[in-house]
Parts: sequence; structure tokens; C-alpha cells
Amino acid sequence: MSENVPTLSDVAAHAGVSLATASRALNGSARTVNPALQERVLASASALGYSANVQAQAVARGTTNVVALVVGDIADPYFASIASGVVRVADERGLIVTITATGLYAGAASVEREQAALTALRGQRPRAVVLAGSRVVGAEPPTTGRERVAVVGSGAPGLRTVSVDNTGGAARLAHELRSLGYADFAVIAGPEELVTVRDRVDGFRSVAGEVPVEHAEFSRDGGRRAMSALLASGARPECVFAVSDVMAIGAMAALREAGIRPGEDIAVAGFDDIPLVADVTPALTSVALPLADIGARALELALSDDGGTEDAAPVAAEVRLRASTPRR
Amino acid sequence: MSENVPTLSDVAAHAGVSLATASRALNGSARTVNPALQERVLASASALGYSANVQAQAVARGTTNVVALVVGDIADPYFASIASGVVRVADERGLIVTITATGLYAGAASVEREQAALTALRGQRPRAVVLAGSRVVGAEPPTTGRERVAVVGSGAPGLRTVSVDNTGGAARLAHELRSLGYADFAVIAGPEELVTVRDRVDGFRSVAGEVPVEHAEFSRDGGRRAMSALLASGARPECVFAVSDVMAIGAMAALREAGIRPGEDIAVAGFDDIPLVADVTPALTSVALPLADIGARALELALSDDGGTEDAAPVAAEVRLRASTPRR
DNA sequence: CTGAAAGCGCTAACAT
DNA sequence: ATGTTAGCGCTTTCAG
Repeated sequence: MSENVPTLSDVAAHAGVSLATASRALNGSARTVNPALQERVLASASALGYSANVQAQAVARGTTNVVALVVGDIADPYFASIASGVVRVADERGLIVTITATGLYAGAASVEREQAALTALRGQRPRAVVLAGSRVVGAEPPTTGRERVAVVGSGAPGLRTVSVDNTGGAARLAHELRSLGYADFAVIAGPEELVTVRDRVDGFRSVAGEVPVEHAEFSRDGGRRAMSALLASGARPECVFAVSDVMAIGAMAALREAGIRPGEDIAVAGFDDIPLVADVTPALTSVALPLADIGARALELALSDDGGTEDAAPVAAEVRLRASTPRR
Repeated sequence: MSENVPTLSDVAAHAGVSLATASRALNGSARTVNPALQERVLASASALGYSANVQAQAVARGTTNVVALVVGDIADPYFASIASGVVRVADERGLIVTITATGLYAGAASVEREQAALTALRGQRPRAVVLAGSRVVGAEPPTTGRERVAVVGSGAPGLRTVSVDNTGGAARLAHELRSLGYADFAVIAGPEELVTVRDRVDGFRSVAGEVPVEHAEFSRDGGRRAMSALLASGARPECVFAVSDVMAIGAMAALREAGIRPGEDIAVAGFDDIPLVADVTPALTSVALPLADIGARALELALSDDGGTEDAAPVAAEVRLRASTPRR
């Protein structure tokens, strides 16, 4: 009793027209079709419960309506926010989003995983691909076929990039923190191979000077571990800058475990301004990035026709001071 | 200079073999192929940078390797966690996951959007679809073609369901809260049409009795608004149960805005135990759901061969008491 | 405006 | 074991 899915020929037969006419009636072909026939075909289609096989359409047309999104970890609020922007514009344009997670590995593993993901993606012949996974310093820009790809964050020459002003944002944050009276800093960072990490650290240091940096995984636990390590080494900075909010939250947890009150004994600042960051206590000072918009923009950029690698102006990163860094 | 993507025939020609042999060499066909030829074909393939067109494969094979995921909003940590589980098992099995967002609307809008999403999905001929968007009370189970679908949360007869013990979890939460000394409750809920919402409210009430319920959107802002409304109406419960953590966090914000200390003046509890919930202050009491596992399980269930609608045992929901509901 | 027929890139009988 | 040849479901010339 294999309920066979109706095909276009079924519809054509049912409506008593040719395959070609059925096709033209059901999709916005350039050709027009007699309204009466149009009507009949539509009726038959819905009578049979027809729905076009997009794969077949893709093969016939030689072009898909798939856009691929590559993220580190979709459960991470940073990527999830970007993804929501991508999904929104894709839905608006009737495109299908496929999603691949590379995991947030360091070094070679990361490059490999990203390359593997891209290779797999090529088979999908996506109209566009948005790479939101952090790229590795010095790594070759991921090779893609001829598909349009846009990268979020740390661009690469030759790839369309929604560049984020990581360096400037971190620098401004450092500046604001100094204005608040902080002079003694430490930095908690993700894997140092990641361009984003490097940029944020560099930006911060450009203002704060040669502050100690502790690296760990790019996660809440990484933040916790890095903070613990810092404390274990005897460091007692006035203020800790974590290169991502997720790490900052881990750092706060580590402080509490050590009996240190974040925001009071040691100030904490993060980066990204993910949702909920204003809801932790003390509310976390952060550098806001319009993540969903960035995702939306990345897809639009990837999809856009103008050939060039025209990086639009970098997305501004805005410092948001909150209770975790009180005036000192 | 349109770099034409190499096709299988190109590879076959380059290797001097037939299309069929090339196909068999490059994919794990049942047939085997002479190692020498195999070698040649593989070499040609990589020389030309060939990568199989999955769409064409799908058409030829009559089956895709796409699984579709329908969520309310991918930026919501609840859905994002589920998605990460789905993506994980899909990646393991070499499946592509496509993602559609319905938005978290109430009532008719929700049903419509979900149906629209499903209709669009049918065109993809997915191997399986996982529905994580909350279903509406009394609505027809979403009609799907013959594709395997699994629903997360509030099941529907006839659909494979990873059922979550929302009712029991909420009931146990109420019980624990009473044990802590709370007697006077209020509930902050999402749209009352959602089955999940109804179940959690019912479960809570089954133990706590006829407590007042304030409905709002299923979001942080909804939680904030609902809490404000409650306060404006003069309510001063000892403890507020928000049917989701995201709403609970909004409720806490509303309390603070009103000069009320969450956890001290009014206790707050949530549901889902999303990441970071332990990091807000006071740490939020919640009912833990293994979201990523639920996603993984849903996909496995949708994919599974055994025909039936065998709902596995409901996923246990575990109460996690934290500082937001101190002993009273 | 409509229909017949040739593909799209690949797989799977069916020969050989 | 390899090659030939129909298709898969759809679009799109190209004729009528």
C-alpha cells in the first residue's frame, strides 16, 4: 500500500494537459498559460495533493534553492543568533537552509572539520554558503567550488565578508574600562588560533597594554577553567576581559567558586552581548554585536550578484557597560 | 569563464571507463569494481575536483538524505539545544538537516505557519522530519505526506513522539516547592493554545491548586510583561512558576524593575533548564529536560524502521532546586 | 498558447 | 566485472 507521491505527470494526466503545460501552470514560468487551463491544472494539483519535487527541479534547472550555513555549535547562543538571521532572510526568499556544525576545535582539527564540511556542502550545490565558524589564523581560506560564500567575522581576502570590528570593539571596551578606573587587567581567551580571538585580544591589548592572557576552549567551561587557572597562578586582576560572553559567564562561575564576588571584588566584561547577558547578576558588561542582523546580512551578501568581494563597512561593535564593571 | 562543475561523465571520460563504472567506483554500490579501475576513477575524480551532485543522486535513487527540522525560533535556547542534538545525529549518519522556523505564534497563526512549513517541506522529500515547534491544543496533527515524522513534546496520536513528561515535571516541581514552604503561587504562561503550556500549567495546578495564571508570548519579554501585569493587578504571590526558563528570566527582570528581589521577596521557578539558567542570579530553579538528547532521539525515532508509532517512555523531567526558591 | 521531446546528473536494471 | 541504456521528476528548447 505504498502511497505513491503524485508526480507532475499525474497532475498533467488528471488535468488532461501536457507535462509542459502543467509545469508552466504550476510554476512561474516565463510563458503564460490559458487561465482556464491554469485553473484546471491547479485544481488537479490540489486534488492529488501534488507538491513539486525540489530535487528534481534543481537537477532540471541546474540550480538549487539551498543555502548552507556552517556554524561551530548551533546550541551556542552566538551561533544560534546568527542562524536565526540567516533563516529569516532565507525564509523570506523561499530558500532552504541547511546547517552543518563543525564543532569548536582548535588548530588543525578545526581547519579539517571546516574543510570536510565544505566538501560535503559542495555536493548540495548550494546557491550560497554562510560560514559562521571561526576561522583559523593563517589557514587557507576554505576552498569552495564556485558557489558564493560569505564569511562572518574574520574575513579572508577573496571571500565576501561581513566583517565585525572585533579589534575596535575590544579596544573601545578597554578604553571605557580604564575610564572607569581600572588599570590592572587579565584576559580570558578562546583558542589562540582563531582569528576572532586574536583580534579581540589584540584590540584589548592595544589599549590596556601587555596584560596576561589565559587560553581555553571557547565555551562556558573553558571560561571557568581559564579563570580558575588564572586564580591558581596567583593573579588577582582588578578586571577580567573574556573574549566572549559565554566564557565570561564561566569565568564568573569560577570566581564565585573561589569565593570572589564578580563585579565587586573582580570586575568582568565579555563580548557579543548575547541575549540573557543582561540577566545574569551582576549584569555583564559586553560589546554588542547585532548577531541576527549579521547573519541576515551575510546571507544577503553571499546571495548578491555584484561580483566583487566588496566587504561592506564593518559591523559596529558597541560597548554596553553594566553592573559587572562598576566605577572604581 | 564559467568554471563548469565536473560531472560524473567527465570523470568517467577522464578515467576512460563507463559512466556506470565511475558511479560504482565512487559510491558504495553493491557491485564491486576492479581495484585498478577503482584507483583510476578515484584519481580522476580528485584530479577534476569532482563532487557528486546530491540532488541528482536523490532523483535517481528516489530517496534523499535530507532531514527537516521545524522549530519555533532557532535563537531560542530551547530550540537551539534540540537542534544541536538533531544536527549531531544527522552528521553522524551523513544526513543533511534543513531548518525552518515557524515563529512562536499563538492560535490560528501558529497552525497555519506550521502547516505552511510542512507543505514547503514536502517538496524536499525529506527522509524524516522533526517537529519541535509547539503544537496547538486540538489542532489536527500536521498532515504530512508519507514521510516519517517525529514530534517533540506534545505528541499527537498517529505521530511518532518523543514525549516529555511536562505534566509530571510541573507537578513534581509544585510538590517540591510546597515542601520548601511555599503555599501561595502564581503562574506565568505562554499562549494557552500550546499543548506544552497547557500541560505544564495543568501539572502544576494538579498539586498547587487553582492558582492564578497570566498568559503572554512565549519569550523573555512575554515573561516580563506577564509578571508586570500580575504585579499591577496587585498579586503578591510567594512564588511564581514560569512555564519556561526564558519567561522566568523575563519575570525576574520585571520583579527587579518593580523593586522586588527575585528569590528573596518572591521566589521564581522555570522549566527546561536551558544552559545559563544556573548562571543567572539567583540561580533559577527549573525542571531539567535533556534537550539535545531529546533532539537526537527525535531524529532517531523519525528515522527508525519499525513501523509503529511506538512512543518510547516519556523523557523524564527532573526538578533542579536552586537559589531562586530558597526554603521558606 | 500548447505539446513533443531532449536533456539535467546520476543510478540501476539488464546485457555482455 | 564492465558497459548500455532506460529511466528518476522536472524544465525548457523547439515546433506547431
